[in-house]
Amino acid sequence: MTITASNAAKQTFIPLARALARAYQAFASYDAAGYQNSDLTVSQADVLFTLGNTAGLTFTEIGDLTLITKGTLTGVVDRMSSKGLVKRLAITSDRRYTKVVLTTKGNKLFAIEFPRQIEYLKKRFDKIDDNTRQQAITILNKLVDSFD
Amino acid sequence: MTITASNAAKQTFIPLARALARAYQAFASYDAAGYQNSDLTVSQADVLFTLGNTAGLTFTEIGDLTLITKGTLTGVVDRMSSKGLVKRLAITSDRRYTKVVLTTKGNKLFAIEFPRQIEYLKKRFDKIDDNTRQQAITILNKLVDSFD
DNA sequence: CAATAATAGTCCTAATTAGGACTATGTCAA
DNA sequence: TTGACATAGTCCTAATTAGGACTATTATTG
Repeated sequence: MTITASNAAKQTFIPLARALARAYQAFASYDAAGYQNSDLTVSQADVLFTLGNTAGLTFTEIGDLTLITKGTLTGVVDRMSSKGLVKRLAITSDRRYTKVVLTTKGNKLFAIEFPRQIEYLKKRFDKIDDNTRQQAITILNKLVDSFD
Repeated sequence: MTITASNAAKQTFIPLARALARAYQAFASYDAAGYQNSDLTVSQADVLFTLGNTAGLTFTEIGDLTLITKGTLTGVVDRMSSKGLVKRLAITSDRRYTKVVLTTKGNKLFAIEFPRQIEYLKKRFDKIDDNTRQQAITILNKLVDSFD
């Protein structure tokens, strides 16, 4: 059947798309509120937490892990760098790469903010039982696959 | 058990948070690619599709439906307005409100872009069977509830 | 080896984003 | 009625966002 402007809204997948957007939005805004009293933005925290307990990562690696695109990441790392949280390290073996590593200050902040935020998120995720959580992961991965 | 920087990453809810972010991201980036050949951004399309087949909505209503916050919405509507897609209408019964309505041009664009984008999204959502789709909606709504 | 292709990161632009201050308007209770 | 409070929308700011052009570097292939 042809999709027109008047019947398009009846497509049965629309409630799913909405539910996905709403669930992500609810999570993202609760998550963001957790950083109110820190000097971190969500993206900066994302990078900080990704770099924690590593020996440094390249821009591409950080981008893959955080879903922040390269153009954005340059700016995020710049701002973290001017706060003294991270440093850029040249890689001599392949000079296209740059490694980003936490400074001592970055590590200290990680040690405080990471467990604090996890504890904060846990309050809400604890409302979800193990079974539902497992199902949710399985189903969300199916969604990811369908968009490959 | 106390959460520390070194054990925080072992929290069992973390894979769920990641899966949610990845699923939304996969959807959002596929969705965005659908507007490549149109003169619409994702937010503008969101507003256009929300206003289609209505007699106009207030900023608050549009914000609730699209999840775009008020500060952002002013700018989005401004840009759509300067493209001639929407108009602001004063509401005399309560002068705090402004109604946003599609112009003739906006309606024409809606009639083209809405079914086109729905058809485009359907290609991927059709990979998901009915049963999985229903389960996904149920589970995503549970996630939303846990963040209330 | 030399030309071509691929990869990493930066820079640039327009738009979105959240949040809060601000103005205008309306509601409600004393 | 008037003062306190709530609501709607705009304006402002700093940061993020995607995407593409650009430079530098490395890999591939003829």
